[in-house]
Amino acid sequence: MHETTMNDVLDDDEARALRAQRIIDAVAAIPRGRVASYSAIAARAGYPGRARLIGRVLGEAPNRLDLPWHRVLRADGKIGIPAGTRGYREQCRRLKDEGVVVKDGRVPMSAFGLDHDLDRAIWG
DNA sequence: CCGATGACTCTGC
DNA sequence: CGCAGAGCCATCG
Repeated sequence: MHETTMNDVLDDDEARALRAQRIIDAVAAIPRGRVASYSAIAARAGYPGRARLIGRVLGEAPNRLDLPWHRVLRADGKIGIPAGTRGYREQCRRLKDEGVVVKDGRVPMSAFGLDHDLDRAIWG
């Protein structure tokens, strides 16, 4: 074709919005007291291998959605937000508030992660 | 277009 | 456990 049209731009926005929505839904599905990795959420949302996208979307997501963003951790169980920041402390607090063990900024995924059989029970 | 930057991950040593 | 390297990819300057 030729130049970039207004429709192309709108399509991009729409795609981005859909992407965000799918990710938001996946995060919202994480039950209280449990956690999931960025990569697991990415896969669940339909974007396997795109873990970085999750952090990006969560960071942009409006607070009014009350997303359980704190239940999303790195694959090794560590908090993804840079240590020492406000978000880091907030995530730590929220997790502990719902009974999740956080030691040295890390959560034992073997005990709180919803991998294996549990994830199937929740996400099918 | 390029390079740098992350709320990332996996493999390999 | 740590580090390097390679993918990943939207954003930014």
